[in-house]
Amino acid sequence: MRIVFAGTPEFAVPALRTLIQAGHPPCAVYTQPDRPAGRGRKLSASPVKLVALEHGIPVRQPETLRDPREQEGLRELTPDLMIVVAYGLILPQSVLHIPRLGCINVHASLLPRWRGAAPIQRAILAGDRETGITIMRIEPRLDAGPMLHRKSCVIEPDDTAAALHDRLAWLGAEALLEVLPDLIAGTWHEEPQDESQVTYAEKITKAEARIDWHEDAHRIERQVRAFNPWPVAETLWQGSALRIWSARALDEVATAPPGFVLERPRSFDVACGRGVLRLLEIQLPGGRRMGAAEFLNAHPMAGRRLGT
RNA sequence: CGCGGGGUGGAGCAGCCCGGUAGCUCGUCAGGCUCAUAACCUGAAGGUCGCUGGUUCAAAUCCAGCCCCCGCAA
Repeated sequence: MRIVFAGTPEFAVPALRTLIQAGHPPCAVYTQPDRPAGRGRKLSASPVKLVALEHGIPVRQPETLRDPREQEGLRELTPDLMIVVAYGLILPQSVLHIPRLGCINVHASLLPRWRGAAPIQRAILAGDRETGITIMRIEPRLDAGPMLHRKSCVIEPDDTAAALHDRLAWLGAEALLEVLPDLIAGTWHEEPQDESQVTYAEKITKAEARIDWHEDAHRIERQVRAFNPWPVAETLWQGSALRIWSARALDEVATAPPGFVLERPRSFDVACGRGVLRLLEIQLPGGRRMGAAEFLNAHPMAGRRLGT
């Protein structure tokens, strides 16, 4: 079985490692070109590339797969299967038929719910109780191909996108390992997606991170959890952005207008449109993140207003 | 050489522009009050102001270099 793996960020790493450990090391790994990243903007390799190098697997980093020469390069690998996990490049239709068994994708949702770029964050934001992993055939329409396998996973009440991301990355690797034997044996089954159930997970933008204190405290809490570790929910305070890394909604009747900090010792409780949000971990520009109690030591907040 | 913010007792901050007495909240320790407490009162300990050098009668404060932390960029 000649497998080509395509992936870029941390999410794809468990899948790649699992393939290797299970005795199916890819004959080549595709990943996005090294890009300037981090402080100093130094050129840096993707997490997937690092794993590939660690195992001596050939790495390819084309800017695009539309280039016929790149497609020829892929064909020369005579792959049986191409596995795509958060690669970040669109596979042109002409590429989809190069591998004998085609191309499959590991997607971080229970399709057809949450097709698109940010399924993990959108699931938390929407208050879904469960999500999961879908392995489907890649076709030209985004995340619309027939499904080979699904595995579900509970979204815990305190899950952040970071935590769910890590769990789903491993669940994806597991799911992959479960379908692989069927693909090898030629006995796999494909089920079309129910188009009437489709929802789309739009890419997250920084603008969405700004908190509107008129909203329900539970909805704001989901915003905090969904946007951790990026872009991090924030509100304005004295002209600068106060980032909120962790918070919990309280089912209380707010005794102040939305955005005002309640007069309570040792607690950073903010009135919302409905309910109260208790801030637990926050961060000021230039500083590291800190517990709400520490912040309150330096900044008396009772009665002050956030968001303006 | 990508841009910007920051390093001050154990924690979080003010002081820096306009050099001259080490400040605030919390914590710690001792004592007191209280049925009791994360509450309250009294007192105490604890700081080479990131490092090195320069300017000056005098540097947390001004200048130069270095180290470390954080944000932007997805």
